[in-house]
Amino acid sequence: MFGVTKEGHSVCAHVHGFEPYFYASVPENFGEADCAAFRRRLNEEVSAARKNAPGVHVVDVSLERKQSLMHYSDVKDRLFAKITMGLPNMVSAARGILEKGFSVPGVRDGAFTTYPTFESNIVYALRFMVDCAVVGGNWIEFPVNSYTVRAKKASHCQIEVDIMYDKLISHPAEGEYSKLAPFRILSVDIECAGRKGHFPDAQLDPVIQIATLVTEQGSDKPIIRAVWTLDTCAPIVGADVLSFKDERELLRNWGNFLRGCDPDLLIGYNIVNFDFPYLLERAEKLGVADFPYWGRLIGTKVRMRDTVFSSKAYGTHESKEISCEGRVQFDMLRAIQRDYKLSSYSLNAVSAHFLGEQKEDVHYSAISELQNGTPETRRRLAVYCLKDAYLPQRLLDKLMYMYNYIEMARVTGVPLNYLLTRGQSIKVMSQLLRKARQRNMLIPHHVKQGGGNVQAEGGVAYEGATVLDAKAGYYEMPIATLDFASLYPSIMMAHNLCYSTLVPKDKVGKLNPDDYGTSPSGDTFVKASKVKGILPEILEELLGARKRAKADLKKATDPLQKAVLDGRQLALKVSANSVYGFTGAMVGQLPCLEISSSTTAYGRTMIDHTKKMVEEKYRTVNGYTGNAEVIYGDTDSVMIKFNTPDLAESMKLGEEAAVYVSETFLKPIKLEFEKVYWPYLLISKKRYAGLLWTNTENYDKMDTKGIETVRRDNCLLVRQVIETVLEKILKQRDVQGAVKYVQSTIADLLMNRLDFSQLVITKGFTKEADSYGVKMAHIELAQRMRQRDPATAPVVGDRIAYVIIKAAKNAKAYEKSEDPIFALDNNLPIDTKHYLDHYLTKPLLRIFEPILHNAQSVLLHGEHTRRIAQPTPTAKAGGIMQFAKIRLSCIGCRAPISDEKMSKSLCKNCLNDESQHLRKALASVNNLEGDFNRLWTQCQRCQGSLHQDVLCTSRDCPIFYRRKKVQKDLTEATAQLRRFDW
DNA sequence: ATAGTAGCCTAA
DNA sequence: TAAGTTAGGCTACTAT
Repeated sequence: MFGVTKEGHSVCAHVHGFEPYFYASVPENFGEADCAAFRRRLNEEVSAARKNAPGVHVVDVSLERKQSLMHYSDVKDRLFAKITMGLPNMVSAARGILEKGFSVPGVRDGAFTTYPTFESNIVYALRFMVDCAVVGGNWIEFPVNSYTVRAKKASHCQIEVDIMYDKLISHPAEGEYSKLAPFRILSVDIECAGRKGHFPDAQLDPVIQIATLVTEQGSDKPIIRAVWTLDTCAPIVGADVLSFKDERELLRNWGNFLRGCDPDLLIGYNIVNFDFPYLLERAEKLGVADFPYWGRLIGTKVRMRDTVFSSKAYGTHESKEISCEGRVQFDMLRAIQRDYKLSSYSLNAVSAHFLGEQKEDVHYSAISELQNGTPETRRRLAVYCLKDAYLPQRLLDKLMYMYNYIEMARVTGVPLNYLLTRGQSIKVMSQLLRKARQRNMLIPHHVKQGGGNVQAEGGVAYEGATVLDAKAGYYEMPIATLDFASLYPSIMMAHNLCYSTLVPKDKVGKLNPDDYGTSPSGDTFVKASKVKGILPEILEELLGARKRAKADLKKATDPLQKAVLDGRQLALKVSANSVYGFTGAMVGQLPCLEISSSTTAYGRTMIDHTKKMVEEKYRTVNGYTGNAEVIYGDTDSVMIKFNTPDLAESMKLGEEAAVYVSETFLKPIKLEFEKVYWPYLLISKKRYAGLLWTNTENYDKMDTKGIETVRRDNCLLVRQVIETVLEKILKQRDVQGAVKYVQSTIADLLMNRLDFSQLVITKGFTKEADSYGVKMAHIELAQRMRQRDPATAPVVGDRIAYVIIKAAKNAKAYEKSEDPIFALDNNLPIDTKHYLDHYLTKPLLRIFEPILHNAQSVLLHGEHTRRIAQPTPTAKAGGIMQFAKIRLSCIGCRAPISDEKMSKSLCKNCLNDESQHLRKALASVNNLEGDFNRLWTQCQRCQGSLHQDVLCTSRDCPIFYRRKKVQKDLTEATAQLRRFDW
């Protein structure tokens, strides 16, 4: 075990005596005497499976009485063999043999027998943690006299001890023990010098800089700010600069620093996929033999291998797994990808989003130039590199990542690094194992069904929630919303749904009807009065703990304590909600569709029941102002129009209805009055917007669900237009203003007055390119980019940004997609009409149609839809414009100039007003120069220096696109100006 | 032209 | 080996 004391000393503890083991179910007549024969036979089989590896693999077989977690049974204990193995990695071999079956002399007359196994798929570290009540990120005490200090150290840690596993004391995260340890956090960023036009390749291109920031958890100032540079570098205030002539020396020196610093956490942005692999590959290439020792164990090299993580919720991500004993690699990119849904995950975009701060984005091709310049240009690069090491630390602090992730580890019991490298299910499994252990229960190893698909092709395994039909429309009366609090957890608790309470179909008859309940999906579970389920118990504890955390949070004054508690309540909520998903995960550790389908089935009856009760009670015949109508509802909510224009009355009725309906449900199921929407625009199922009121004084905010404004796959233009239109309609109640705004925006779009940043669409690259069945705009673009530059082309898991450019008339959208930077550099014209017809029209009509009866004609026909002429490329030719011939046209009236002897600038008619046209051209250049200078300065400010060239080419920055556009316009205007004779 | 559906992303 | 769930709107592609 590795850790840190509260004084900040790193600790390595060699924990001894804990052996890997698992269980197998054995016949009741299996005797003590059979254990020896069983052990011998199993050992033979394991040896054979391990290519006749000699030795004792199966250390011990003993008998214990336990209960299976699966199914309710009146038999309270059954016979299990506890099988102890010599090495952790032997468990899976033994499991395979037992599940396939073998024969043991004396057991069932030596007949071939299969043995179901239990807890045989638990990794050794987690097994240890569960048994010793150790959770990720908690405090462990080594009592006096229980350990010995090592004289000859095997690690780089400051303190190194030996201890027996049963001597250590694990403290629950309460009181003093809820504090976070003063972890040492090392943030890193590297720069490499790629060859011209190529992305850096570790086989060829040197590492030229490594910026490193060391911070102690809880402190807001770094202890160390340093940059290792290849070649000289001018000094940087507040940072140590270590310059090296030789790249090998640079690497060696940084490696020594890493070991000496001995950090607990390694952070950075995309470190696991770029910086770390690059450093390791580079050192290998250069033969720096003493470099790859990053872990805390002396003499243990880091090992690197490719891994793929793939889940429906998190998507597919390829990455490198780097073993580094005793240090957690916490890649901020991974964390943010998991926790936030953003259009772009570049460090720049993420910093802008969370820190409100842009960073300059220096293209990899510009880096070599800086490196090959002077000490000053290398200093420039070093400052940039330091910033990239600093930002991940800032993000870690800003997003309270240490608090949130440590609390998640503590609540669910998994080690910290699981939270970024593993899925949701291991967290539920960890809790299940701990709870089962308390109850003397064993978790069966779920044997995956081989052969055909368990689940219908493209279909689903079981029925989910009800979404009530949406009575679409614009509601000017208040709409009250009732929600079930933690619906699925509360259903599982109320009906005692669990593996251990599920009654097999053929056993139901034996039970007293008072002791069980049958769910609407036809599955039977015993009631809590008979035996309480483990899942309900876990959920109760999670939700109870969350209530306490929230109460403590209210009382807390210390900001650090608040952060811990807020992290905890969040972790508890997320954990409670993922229990249901775990039972329904067909490709998970222990799926139980009886539980998940019963949960959703109860939910379906409940929302129907709620709708019925509300609509039956709240009627004029019962003395209410109006007849209530449920206009919509999804899973756990109902939206009610009480048919009163009065906000206060709606709220009162909402509260009353919540209590009235809640009474008809079992505890702890509770329907709550949450909020009122007023006004409310219901577009369809899962799509609505409204002003949200929780008091009668002021609305809280505009709430938008499912509409384009909250979808990442729309361009900024669409999101902004829809957002503004909704605000004008709902907040300002100014439909005419909304119409005017739409008309002027459409005009701007068609007149090409919008910059690229508003037109960039992003979509996820979700699976390998060749497994796409249909051609898609973003995937086709990714392929084209791969041809241009394989090193920087998007890969699976990335989000791909593109714009739609003009192409031949009937070109498919996937032929018109283009990388915004490429389009900008090559002057490719945007297909503005495509944006209007395909992205803007329908969303606008969906919003306006319930409000404006002639929406179509008002919004989409008329003066503002006239476009400026733009050249359309004739050949497809990858969308690149083919200029046939440039003809001069009059600057004043655009008429072709036939008589070139007259003037290069104006036609005969306009020549009369030459001075006026010249003044106009001059003014235009002046204006554009002013605009350009302002944008340039803004970019300089962002890069932190007003004396240096702007190098930034950030796909995520609107200023960048605007600067580029103005630059282009300026070039054009200057060219026109030159045509005048003056 | 039209119907069916793959793929994306969201609601809950 | 490990990977939370289903419902549903919408766009664009593709076969008919």
